[in-house]
Amino acid sequence: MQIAELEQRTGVNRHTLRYYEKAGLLQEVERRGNNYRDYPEKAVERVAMVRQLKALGFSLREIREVLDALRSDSIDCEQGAVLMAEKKAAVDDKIRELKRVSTLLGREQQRLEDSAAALREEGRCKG
Amino acid sequence: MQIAELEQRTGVNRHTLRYYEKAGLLQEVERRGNNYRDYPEKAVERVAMVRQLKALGFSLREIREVLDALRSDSIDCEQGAVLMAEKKAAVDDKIRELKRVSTLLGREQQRLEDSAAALREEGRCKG
DNA sequence: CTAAAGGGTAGAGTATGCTCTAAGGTCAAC
DNA sequence: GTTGACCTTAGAGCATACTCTACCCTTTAG
Repeated sequence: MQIAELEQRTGVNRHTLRYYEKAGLLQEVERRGNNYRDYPEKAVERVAMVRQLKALGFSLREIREVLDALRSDSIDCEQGAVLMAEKKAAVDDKIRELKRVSTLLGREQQRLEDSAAALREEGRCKG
Repeated sequence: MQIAELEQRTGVNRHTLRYYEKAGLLQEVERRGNNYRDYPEKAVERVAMVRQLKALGFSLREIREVLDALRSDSIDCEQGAVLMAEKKAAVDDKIRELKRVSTLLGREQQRLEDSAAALREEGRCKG
């Protein structure tokens, strides 16, 4: 598919798609005789994965490392497994921290709701 | 405490601390007669919270919103509770996505380990 | 054949989040 | 009273990740 279709299907700006390609995040991009890019169907999924990991706080560099290992046609198996384990550990750490944050926010929400209920007639929230 | 101590105790560059203050992330910063900043004890904890949320993929703007609501001396209770609920929902979404990623990475790690074991004598990993 | 729509590259511009430099004020010790 | 360690601000510089502009080529429709 051409870049316009990929842009439309992923919602990612074509300039950004070319930028991702330069950054090594999209590797199976063929060229047609006219030098136009020809993306495989899988590119849609791949771009989605990049955006998802980005939203989760990974840098493009880290995302590329993960995607490279997932492709695993250029690196050693043990090496790939180790990288995967490392990335998974980082993700699991992140999950643990986010759970702590979630708990904290939940408690705070409850506290504010209680205050709101208690002070409904007095006007201002006293924390 | 002075900026050097806060820098030393948080491990955050003093330029960055001043930058955070400008960005509205640190609000209870007093000034002494000589115009030196005087941070309260709580600043250490607060800076730690900023760094943690940053590492989890939040922008400084989002972090400020959360911290503002947690301080909750300037906003309405109901409003604060709603904001907390929103932020908690965002965090919970993030947790769900990260769990999917973790599962995927775990599967991939297993696959690579299996390949590594099977092909230990052939040399290269065939995915 | 030509216009419009779409593609290409190179490189400039922007936003965010630091990080550092320059120029100068303050303070404690000698 | 001067040295050195500390503080101040303003603003420059840098990395990352886009986002856009300029300019030119290709394809498609009339």
